[in-house]
Amino acid sequence: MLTNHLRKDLVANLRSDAGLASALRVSLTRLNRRLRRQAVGHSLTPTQLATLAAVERHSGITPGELAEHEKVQPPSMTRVIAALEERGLVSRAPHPSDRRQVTVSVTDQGTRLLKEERRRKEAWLAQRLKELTPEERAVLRQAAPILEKLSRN
Amino acid sequence: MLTNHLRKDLVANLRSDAGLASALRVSLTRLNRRLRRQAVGHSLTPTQLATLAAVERHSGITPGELAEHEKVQPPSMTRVIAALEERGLVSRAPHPSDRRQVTVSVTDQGTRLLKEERRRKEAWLAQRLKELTPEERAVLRQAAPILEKLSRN
DNA sequence: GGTATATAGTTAGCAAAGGTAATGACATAT
DNA sequence: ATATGTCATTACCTTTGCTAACTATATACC
Repeated sequence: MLTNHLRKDLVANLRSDAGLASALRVSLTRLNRRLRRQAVGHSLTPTQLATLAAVERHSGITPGELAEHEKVQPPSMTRVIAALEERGLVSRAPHPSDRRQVTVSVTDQGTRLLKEERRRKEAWLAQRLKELTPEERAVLRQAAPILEKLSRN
Repeated sequence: MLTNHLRKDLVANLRSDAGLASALRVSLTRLNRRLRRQAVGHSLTPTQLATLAAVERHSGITPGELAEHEKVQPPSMTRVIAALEERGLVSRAPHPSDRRQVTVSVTDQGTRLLKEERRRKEAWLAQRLKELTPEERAVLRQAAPILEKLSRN
């Protein structure tokens, strides 16, 4: 009964653009909270994991670039990197040309953890996706890049 | 250049279902962080706002139900309700039949704030949506109920 | 060349928001 | 009547973000 009310509100509002913004915001917030909970008990927080993945993809990236990439302030990124380094998942090295800067790279251990973590990190979401119809999945497949775009500046 | 890499990764991965889960998770996390930042300076946090809206929709709801609805643990909800009550936006009353429980209702002031807040609460997202193509918006319009569904149990 | 300004990363201190464990009051089952 | 269960709350801790301030280095300008 609770959910039915919500459902109706959502559908009704969706016709307008403001309604779309509203519905999206609510859904995003709740889904994210849900996702976050899945990380409990796992080894890394979502932000640490995302950062580690970004470091893997862009080896030699600087903290500043990482901060921008993850939409976080530099001090926050410093802490994330420190936590990852402490666990031996990434390593810091001086920047070749600019001694103010630092480069960050993933270690073997980081790569391994990433691989291992990746398998189970989407377990919950993948399971939920499996419960959708192929059409619904197709919609999300189209939506993912757009959501990604929205998060960019 | 950084974003281009990301773009490519996303698109490449999206073909598989596991890739969809992965891409969605990353996008959702980042977008949410973005959204959260927009709330700074506003009067209520996203969770408080969502809770207030839920209370408005389901007048007389109990803290436990609210916690479940917002996917939060009961103690967290207690705090959210306390914050809202302190601002005079909701009120607590004894449950009619079960004296362990409590009912929560929105006050006039809460309704007013909700209306006011709603106007500007999606400003950022709405602005971003405006920058999308009509086709992209159409995709999100389809996606919103599916994301909502995913966040339910 | 030397001084001023800008930039990258970090450190320090703070706040928000969530979680678990424990508690108290009440309800329910045996 | 007693034991167990449930709801809300309290107490305490953790995580993770922020801003402001600091240090080291780079760059611009005179």
